[in-house]
Amino acid sequence: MKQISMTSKKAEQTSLQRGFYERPTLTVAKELRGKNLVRYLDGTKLIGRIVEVEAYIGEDDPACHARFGLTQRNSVMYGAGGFSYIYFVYGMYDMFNIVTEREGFPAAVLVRALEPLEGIDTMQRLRGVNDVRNLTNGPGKLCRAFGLDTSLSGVDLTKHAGQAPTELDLLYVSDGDCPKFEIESSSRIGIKEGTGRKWRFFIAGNPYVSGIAYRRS
DNA sequence: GTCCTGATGTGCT
DNA sequence: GCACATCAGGACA
Repeated sequence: MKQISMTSKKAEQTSLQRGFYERPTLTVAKELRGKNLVRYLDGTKLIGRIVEVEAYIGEDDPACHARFGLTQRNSVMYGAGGFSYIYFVYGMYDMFNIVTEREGFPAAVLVRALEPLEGIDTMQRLRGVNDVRNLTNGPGKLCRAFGLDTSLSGVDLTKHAGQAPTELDLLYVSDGDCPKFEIESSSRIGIKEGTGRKWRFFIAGNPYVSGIAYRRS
């Protein structure tokens, strides 16, 4: 017996499964756009639509943290797909990535920008900013707005995959009901090597994409 | 609007 | 010792 409406409602609310992440990183990166990042923080539900990502793939990618091989910091990138990889840069900012591909191959997708959907007042408080367009339009900003830091690195985003989420779920990605959008890609931002790879993907024209100057490819 | 600079901690080649 | 997947604020137009 088919219950289309139930099925689609469930799809909106439940976590993506490991199989989604354990695929080629460029595929995962493109398909993550339009999905929802969900975070429970002190009993408050925060949701943001993923509108901009970048792919970092393997030891041969000169911009990837795995370029010098396995280290303590990047070890989670070598694990199974579907885990968080959060690191600290510039003495101030956390960066949120999602590990992709199978165990043993280091790769991840950096989430660079979100469109705030739910829990906006909490994001405003955490950021100390009221302008909704300026809450999560950058990798450092969205981590602050969602209360993400390195203590959440290595968390399994799929541990309740297929089940209805509860407030015990700290962090996961779900299917959204995102309207159709145009695909655009460009060079990655803030790196010096590997700029020839057009591995930044974003939703064309979305006002929550980071860095106005970079919106066009 | 643009460009430029300083702040700041961690991991490593 | 230095590079770093950044951001906010100031100067200027």
